[in-house]
Amino acid sequence: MRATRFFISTAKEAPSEAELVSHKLMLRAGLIKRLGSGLYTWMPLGLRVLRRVEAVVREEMNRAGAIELLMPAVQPAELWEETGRWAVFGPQMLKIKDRHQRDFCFGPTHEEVITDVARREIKSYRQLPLNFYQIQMKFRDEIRPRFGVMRAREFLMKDAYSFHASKDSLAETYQTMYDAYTQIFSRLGLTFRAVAADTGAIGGSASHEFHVLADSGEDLIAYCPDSDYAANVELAEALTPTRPRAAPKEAMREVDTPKQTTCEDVAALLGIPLARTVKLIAVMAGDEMVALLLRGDHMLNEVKLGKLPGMADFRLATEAEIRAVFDCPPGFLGPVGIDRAKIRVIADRTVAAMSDFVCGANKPKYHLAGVNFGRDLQEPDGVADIRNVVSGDPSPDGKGVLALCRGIEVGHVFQLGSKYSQAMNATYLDEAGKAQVMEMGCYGIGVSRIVASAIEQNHDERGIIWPKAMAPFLLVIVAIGYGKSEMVRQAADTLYANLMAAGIDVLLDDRDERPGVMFADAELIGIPHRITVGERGLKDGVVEYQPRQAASGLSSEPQKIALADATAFLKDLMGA
RNA sequence: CGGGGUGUAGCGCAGCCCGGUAGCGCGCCUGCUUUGGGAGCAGGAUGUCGGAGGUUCGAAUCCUCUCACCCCGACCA
Repeated sequence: MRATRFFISTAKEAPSEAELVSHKLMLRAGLIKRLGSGLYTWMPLGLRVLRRVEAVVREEMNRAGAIELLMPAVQPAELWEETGRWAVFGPQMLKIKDRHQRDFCFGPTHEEVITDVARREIKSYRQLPLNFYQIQMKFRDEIRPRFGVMRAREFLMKDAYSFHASKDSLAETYQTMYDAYTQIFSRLGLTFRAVAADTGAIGGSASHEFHVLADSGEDLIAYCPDSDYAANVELAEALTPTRPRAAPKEAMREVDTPKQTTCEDVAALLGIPLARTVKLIAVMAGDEMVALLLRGDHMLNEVKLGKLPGMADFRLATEAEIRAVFDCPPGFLGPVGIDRAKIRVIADRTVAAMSDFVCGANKPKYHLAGVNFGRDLQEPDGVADIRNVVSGDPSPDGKGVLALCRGIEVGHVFQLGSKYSQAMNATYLDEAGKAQVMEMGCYGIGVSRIVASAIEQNHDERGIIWPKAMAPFLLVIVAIGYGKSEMVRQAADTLYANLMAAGIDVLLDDRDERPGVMFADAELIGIPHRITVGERGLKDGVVEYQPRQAASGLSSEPQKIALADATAFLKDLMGA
């Protein structure tokens, strides 16, 4: 591609709306242009990148035996009523009406549509298993779109859905997809990790998320550096402390805490570690008040709590409810002396093993110290894992301790089971001629999000450094004085023609720009390899080669290549 | 949804407090010079000051409403 026949629109300054590095660079490099909140045009250069990612995804999906199709973006409401998700998805879904006032939505996902395809098309166990996929724009009316295409309202997604006659078959395809995803993200040059995930609202049994590791990620991942254990913090188990509860050593006593309403404040006042304190979080499960006990430095894990019996629809208690039941303002709540007939107490595993702890006194302006279960209050009604793991917790696989890192979710694989096939009556006939509900799996990849996350992982102060597999161009020829120097023009044109003939994706910068502009653009855009053709070198019969990474430091000298050898050198380098 | 902030030329911003009819840098156009790391000089174009209403002789500036966008939060009392 010649730059003069392409469209490059780079900028020195990014619009003020961009916060994240990847967002800024995508705007500055002219990959995307914003139309509205969470809505972006993929400019020619950006589209090239998107297509490169798509190509890798498509290739690996095909290799893994998935079959591509394309479903409508617009979907009738009736289909969603069948699974009850018209209501469940709620405001996240962009709903529209046609001229007859019939309800439709712009698809946020396609379980319903594909299940409809399956129930019409699949009659016999002989047709199974089957795995369909598509690469298509999805729309989700996010509460808060942000970070450019990272969390956009309209985004490109690869979604696959598999159908099976047995759970074993589902597990097998699930593994195949897991492996394909590993292959895809590796080929794209990303540093990533597969983590065990919560199955959440979509339902099902097994589930893994694939995260690109980046400090700017919105998800928190717990992993064990000494093993391959990794899980979303929502799911990572906090084990029961191995050390049993110590015997009480202190007498229970009241502590004057006139202004100390948080564990932090109380611990500071008493000069004790936060880990010696216990906080009480009051929640409502239906009409019942439940008191949750957590160590002062721990955080409630709502996903885990929601899975406990009777807690599916829990919510935090309001201050009014707290005052009504505890007869005490928030800030001084504690488990001692409360009416256990009215308030059920669930202690986190860690708290259940504590002794001589500090907690609220259920009396304004007072806390209690030296508190012990069994002696000062009865044992909790329940003990459960209801907290987030923290760095240093033992790994659930018993192979070391956990560390935390941030990640950007770019892929997700699920074993759905029969949730949708049951609701939509997607059945096949088994060997005995009996109708059976299909088992399903689903597998998503955020294609457009991959582009942004790749930049998060690969950039420097000058711009993007594309991994080879997703670079918009593999090589740029910077022709200095292309319009003025016959020598330069001939050398650049010949090199360009040779490389194009070798099937290398090369950009010839033949613009009448000053060298600095062309160098800066090449680096901002992040093209992995650069050849500079100028009169200065050509007088000695050479051109200069420099990889993009080397441009980070000023130290590295470009490599001089004899013009005559340049084509061969580059073909060899590109593996063409 | 709650809180905070910002809307002035394509982009980044100043001007607003203290009302007097709009400016800077980058970019863009023309010419000359320049040509190996975002050129120099000269000339030039571009604004419903987000929108509506109000106050005033006069509003980018003050008041009211509204729209858009951004940030933070929506878990510990």
